[in-house]
Amino acid sequence: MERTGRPRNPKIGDAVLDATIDVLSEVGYARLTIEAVARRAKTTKPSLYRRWPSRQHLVLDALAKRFESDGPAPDTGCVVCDLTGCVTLLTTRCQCMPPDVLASLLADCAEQPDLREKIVTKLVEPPRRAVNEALVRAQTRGELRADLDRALAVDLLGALVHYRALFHHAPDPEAAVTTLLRGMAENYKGHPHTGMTN
Amino acid sequence: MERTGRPRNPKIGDAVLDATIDVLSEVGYARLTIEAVARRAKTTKPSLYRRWPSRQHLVLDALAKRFESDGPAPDTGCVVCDLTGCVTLLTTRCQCMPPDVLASLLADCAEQPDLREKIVTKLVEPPRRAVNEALVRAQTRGELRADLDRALAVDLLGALVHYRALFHHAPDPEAAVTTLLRGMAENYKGHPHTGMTN
Amino acid sequence: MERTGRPRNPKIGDAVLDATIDVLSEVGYARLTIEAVARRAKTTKPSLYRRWPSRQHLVLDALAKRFESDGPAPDTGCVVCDLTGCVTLLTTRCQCMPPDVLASLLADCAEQPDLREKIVTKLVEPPRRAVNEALVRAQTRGELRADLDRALAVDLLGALVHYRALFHHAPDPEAAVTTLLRGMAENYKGHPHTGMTN
Amino acid sequence: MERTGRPRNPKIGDAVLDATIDVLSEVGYARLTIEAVARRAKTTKPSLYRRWPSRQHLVLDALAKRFESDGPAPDTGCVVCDLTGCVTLLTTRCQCMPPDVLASLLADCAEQPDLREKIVTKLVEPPRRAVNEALVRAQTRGELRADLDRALAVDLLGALVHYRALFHHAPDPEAAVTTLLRGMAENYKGHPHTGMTN
DNA sequence: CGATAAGCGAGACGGTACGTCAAGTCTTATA
DNA sequence: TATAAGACTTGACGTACCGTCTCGCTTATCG
Repeated sequence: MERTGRPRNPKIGDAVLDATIDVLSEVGYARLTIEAVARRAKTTKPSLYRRWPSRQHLVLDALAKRFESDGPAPDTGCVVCDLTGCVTLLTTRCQCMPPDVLASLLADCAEQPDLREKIVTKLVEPPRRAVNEALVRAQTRGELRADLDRALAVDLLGALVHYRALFHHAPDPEAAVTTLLRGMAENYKGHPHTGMTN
Repeated sequence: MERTGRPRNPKIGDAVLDATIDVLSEVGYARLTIEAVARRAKTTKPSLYRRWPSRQHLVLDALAKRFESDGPAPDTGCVVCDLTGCVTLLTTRCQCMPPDVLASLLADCAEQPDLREKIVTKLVEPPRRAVNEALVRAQTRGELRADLDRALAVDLLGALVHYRALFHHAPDPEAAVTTLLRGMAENYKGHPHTGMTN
Repeated sequence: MERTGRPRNPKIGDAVLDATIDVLSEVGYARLTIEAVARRAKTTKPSLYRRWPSRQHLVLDALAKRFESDGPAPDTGCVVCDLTGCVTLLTTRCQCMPPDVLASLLADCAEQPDLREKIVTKLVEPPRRAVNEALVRAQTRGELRADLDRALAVDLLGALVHYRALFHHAPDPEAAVTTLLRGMAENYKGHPHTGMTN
Repeated sequence: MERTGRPRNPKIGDAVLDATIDVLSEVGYARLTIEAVARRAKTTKPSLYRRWPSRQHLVLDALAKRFESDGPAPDTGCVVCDLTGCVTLLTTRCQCMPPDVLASLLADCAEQPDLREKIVTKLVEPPRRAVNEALVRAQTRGELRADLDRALAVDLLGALVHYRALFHHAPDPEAAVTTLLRGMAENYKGHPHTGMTN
């Protein structure tokens, strides 16, 4: 006796997640209301509350769905190109809606550790992992020194993107990457495509 | 004449700003309500709306008041110490209340450029200026190269603090500063206090 | 071939009717919900709607079942005893649950003549018929005059019981009957058991 | 500090009470919703809940307002005319809306003694008092015997009206009164206007 | 000094949204 | 075909705040 009762209509869940992204884009996190989402998804509050216990859970899932459609990070064989792709992706994410829904969401979940962890797992870690893997590949190829502080690089790249998104001036992706790598001078051996050297 | 009628009771404004900080600390930006602030300040909504046209303006002023009590940034004659002080201050600010009210506030003001600018002017620029001045002093003293990219350093330091605050793991101030400066290797000439060299 | 497929479980119908009486007794007609009845009968809403098209029909059947278990009205050979029995029965019915479910039910069926008629036929007429028959027997026995206005007597007795039930003070059955009959003085020839005369 | 704050707009209360009567007349007590009343009164639920704590209180006040506009019972110097007036009034009240809102209301207040008492005081007692006073006057004038059981007469008249209202056949007022008084034969000395005798 | 203007607390105003409950219907898998 | 289970749309529940307004009152400044 496991799967009894009328099954959920999967279209509703999808429509609600899409509607959530729409509403977020229009009014931002603080002004997103469940009623507005339900209206736009052409469904009702109870159907919505059946699936997500709170606004926070809803927004989390909506962002996760949105982001998973981004596809995998590039693997071009060139560290600058790979990282540039990651930054472009991150920047797009941060700007696809009133800036930094993620920060508002995290702030709003301050008292709910379970939820925070889910957010980190589903939204924050994947792009960080992509950056880290690009760095590992570059080290394997010998493009970067083996002792480069990858954790710091990952943090700095992510931080820069979020920080600038807050103030509406996105970093130019390639410039950000090369500047960062040049800034971490001793770890970088040079960019094979442009002939740039340290 | 200009100022007729009963003058405002200055105690009310102060009490409201303090109450705002309290409420922010307890429930965060998204759940802060004007009524709760008025209740806690033992006053009423109209008295509050007389002074601030919106929740956003109120929070802005509350944070500004809170931060101006921090006093000036240190000027110790040592760049690592100065920057460490700036980072400590920034970190404390970001953690003194449900993390990164600033990000929520900025996100909530996306559509109000005037307000955003005020926020930047009153909350964001001062600590950035402090960091920049510490760097200028270091350059003047010869501690740092004259061609150091100060704008990048300021961004990276601020970004790192905000980014880590979002995830509740504050950077160790001195480690963050020295790592950053070391990461920008060519610009740094060495730390006089610890004898550390590049 | 008429009855194909799985037959109805007759226990469910009974359990639902009993549950309906329970819920009526606890929260009254206005607050009776189908879900509560289904829960208490340990069945589900669809099973309930398969049997009764509406709350009104359900309550009607529940009351009818409850009342038919009362058994027939007494036939003692004495008009006062017979009518006292009728009044006792009626009073018990009116007080066995939050007072006068019948009135609420009738009020709620104002717009459904078919249903009203069913209610009258199944719930209202039987006890009136019993009163009428007791009067007929008394006339046959010569206890009451042949020209007594039986319709009026039936109305007055029923009205009194319902009216007082509304206000929680049940009439003392025998007193009500004797007073009424004495009030209709000219029709009454005396009570053989007590020797009371007009 | 008694009357502070913005005073209530008295028009709202009146409009709501009128709207309540309208809605009652259209859908009956069981289907009356607060939202429908608010809509029809062109106001909002909170304004309504500010004035009445529950549907029951609201309906009580609406009926009371409705009935107090009926004006005083007649005093014609003739018991049949006086009582006929009372019965006409009562019948009109019982039929001015889906039958016997009063019974539904009382049933719905079974568990709230305070409210029941208010209903009795404001809705039930006044017309009973009018009947009783008409009887007293008749006794004073010598129209009725001094030892007539007035309490019984009051009950029977009220009961008859309510009972018949339940079944949609109102008693003909004068017929009901004369029949009742004739039924209580020994107490009645004759109707001066029609020459009717016992 | 008395008029006037603005402040004050209190609380009602018309609203919107909350999160819940129940209505009556529909869709499964199982019996 | 009936069952239990439970999802579906709809709509009302009673509450919390929104941002505004009207009060009765107090407190300053100005004419």
